[in-house]
Amino acid sequence: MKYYVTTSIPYVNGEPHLGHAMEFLMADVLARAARKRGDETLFSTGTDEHGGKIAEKAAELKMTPQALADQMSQKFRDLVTALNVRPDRFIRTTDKGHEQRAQLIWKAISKDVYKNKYVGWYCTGDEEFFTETVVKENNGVCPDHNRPYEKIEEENYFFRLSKYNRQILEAIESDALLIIPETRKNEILSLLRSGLEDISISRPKDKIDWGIPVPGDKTQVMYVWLEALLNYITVLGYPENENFKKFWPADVQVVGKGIIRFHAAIWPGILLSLGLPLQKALYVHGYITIDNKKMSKSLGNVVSPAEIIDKYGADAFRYYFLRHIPSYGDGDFSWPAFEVSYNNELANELGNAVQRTLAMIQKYQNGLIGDMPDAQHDSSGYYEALQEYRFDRALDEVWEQVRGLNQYIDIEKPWAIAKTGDEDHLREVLAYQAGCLLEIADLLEPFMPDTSAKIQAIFNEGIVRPLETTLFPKFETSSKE
RNA sequence: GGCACCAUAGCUCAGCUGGUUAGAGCGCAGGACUCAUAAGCCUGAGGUCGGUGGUUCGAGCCCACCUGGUGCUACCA
Repeated sequence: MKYYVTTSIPYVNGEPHLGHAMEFLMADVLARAARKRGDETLFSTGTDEHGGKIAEKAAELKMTPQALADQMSQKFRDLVTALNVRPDRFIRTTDKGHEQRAQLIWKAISKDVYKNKYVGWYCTGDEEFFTETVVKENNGVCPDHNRPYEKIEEENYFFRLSKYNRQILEAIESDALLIIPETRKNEILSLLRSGLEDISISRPKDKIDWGIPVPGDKTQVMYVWLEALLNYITVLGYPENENFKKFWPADVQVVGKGIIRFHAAIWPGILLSLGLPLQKALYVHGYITIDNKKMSKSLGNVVSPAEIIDKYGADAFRYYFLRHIPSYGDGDFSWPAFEVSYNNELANELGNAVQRTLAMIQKYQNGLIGDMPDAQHDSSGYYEALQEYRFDRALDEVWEQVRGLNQYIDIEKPWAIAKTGDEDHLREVLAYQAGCLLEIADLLEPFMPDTSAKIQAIFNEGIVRPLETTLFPKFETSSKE
């Protein structure tokens, strides 16, 4: 079996934030889980780098757009590395290969492309046109970017999205293109039922120069959103590369709730025009708030992922965002909540379970573990949760086992057995504990790869091998203003 | 305006096609223990399941309306 998973590619107009981090993590878990079960796996992510906004910002900073894109793309790459996220591909839309292949795609969909005049209100911040109503509601100023909408009249190429409306609708209704969670599916269905309009897919080059040229028309560049979507197949080497033939269609594409329209309507439209199968699934995650407030620079509540990782480590970061941000909804980050979770669940429950088991085996048996039983627990709930992209519940299942182990230890009281001198029984109990920890480590592998490897290293060899450092050292809870 | 969703212990949430005393985690209180990162384990207190009316032998789960909140989407002028 092959498995292809993608994230959306972040636009490089801002610093990487917690939302980007979480999306990387979710795709990483899916990819690691797929590799673990033996699938030939390709996990792709990257950065989206063209468009007027980048050009504008580069000009402000007196940089070339390319230099700005280089610098920003690297920050996302650094975040990926810091999170211990391991994509097989990191595509940049300024990669030559992407640009060339995007142009091939343009030609391939040309039967569905026509030129027309477009008049509308445009926000450079969103790279998007808005309806008259929206503009009026916001008194002519885009609320997300705090800048006035511009009235633009221009010649654009249009894509006949309307032509594929029915096919897209049917694919989603039938779950041929599975959208998860269901509320997101319903949203997109109502959009599709109300009818899709053709969309503008180019911009005049004299307005926006920083983009991929439209083949055969020197006056136009591709609309950045269109071209960014194409990364999902250009990264595979569309149309001729073996990887493309092997890995497309994607098994799942991970995106945030703000961009489902692009991924559940426009992108499928392009694929249909190309005569390609649609992605099999679209998993839509929510947004993260900080202290229950939308994160924003003006509120000054931005928490950088690096700040958390530096202090607590990648696995603790992965753990919190995968377990405590609801997989099917929005979630919240706060330092106190993070620290409580870290100290109680990682240090006390898991870390200490490892420590007490390790210590007793050393103390009572000179480190010799004895025969460990094979995995004893029913982990079907964990696998079902993973199957449904419920990362939070999958980790709940693992923690059921962690708690179960601590209970077992308190019921059996190996320290009391040690006093009776019943060595066989003691060895049996301690080996069972170690076996449980290996089982837990196995389940944790996609979520917390380092922790998993450390636990395995301790108990894997029949004789315990203690770590040099504590698994999850406790921290004083700091209250940050 | 339309469509959809949500409102359950102090907090975050589970509750499948309606069926005995409504659950978990956190937080809080108490207890027994000592292998361990003063960790872990046990017990307990806490809910008229947003409101009103209805269907039913029986509703947190169904229906109507109301209140409050969220998402998607639209339009007259």
